[in-house]
Amino acid sequence: MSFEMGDLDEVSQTLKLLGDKTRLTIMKLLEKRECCVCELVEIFKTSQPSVSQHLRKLKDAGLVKENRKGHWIFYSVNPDSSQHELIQKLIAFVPSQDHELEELDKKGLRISCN
Amino acid sequence: MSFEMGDLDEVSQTLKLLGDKTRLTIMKLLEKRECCVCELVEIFKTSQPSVSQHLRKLKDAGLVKENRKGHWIFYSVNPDSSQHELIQKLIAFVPSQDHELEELDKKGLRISCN
DNA sequence: TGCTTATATAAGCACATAGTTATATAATGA
DNA sequence: TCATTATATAACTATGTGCTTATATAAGCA
Repeated sequence: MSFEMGDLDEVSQTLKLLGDKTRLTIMKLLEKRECCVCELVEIFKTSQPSVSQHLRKLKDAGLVKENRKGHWIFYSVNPDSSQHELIQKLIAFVPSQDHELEELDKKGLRISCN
Repeated sequence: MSFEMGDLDEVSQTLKLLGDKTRLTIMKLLEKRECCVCELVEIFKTSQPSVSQHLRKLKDAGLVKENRKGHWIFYSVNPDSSQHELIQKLIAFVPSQDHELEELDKKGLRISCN
């Protein structure tokens, strides 16, 4: 087999986390590129605390990691997660969210630091 | 791609359903062979209504189908589900539950009709 | 230092979920 | 027909979840 056999509790916990449409979409977006909280707030048209709380759950489960750059905290997928391969397989079934990222660019709301 | 791109709502709903340890294990068991309710009650050491309610959710989502044989109603995976390929990929990450089925046989609690 | 911006956290509420107990339905066989 | 067995459904309850509002933290800048 090409992957590690998962632990039942870990797998079901991952599925429960990604059984939420917002979190599932976040993972799909982060697969493309890292995003900061305010970008996700714009994309989901929801409140900042709501996005922060979703990200916290993903981070607590080790599925994403954070990286502060000045004012902003960028989130990205954690490739070292024991669930990484499962997640990659899952999000292949999620329709592309590239249009959301392009929309950000168009509106000039893309945050980039270097 | 070898699969149909899923609908976001459908995919997240499937993940939510299988984010429950009992339902995830049921799908893993049914992958091996069809099971009737009383077998699942024995395996999960839980109440009959609890198992029935889990099966109902899986059936409502079209993930399993039922087949009455006399007293017993056997449940099996529904290969015609739009989510079937996703589910197969998921379940590959769930540890084998074969021991549970073997245990049933040993205890003489396996139901077989033909 | 104080102001502003980005993000996190806490508390409260509304709703969903999973289990329980009790009861209903359905099939079988005496 | 009645009794038994398997399963489903309904009502209730306890717990979990996601959102909101309010507040705290942390970084950058005047």
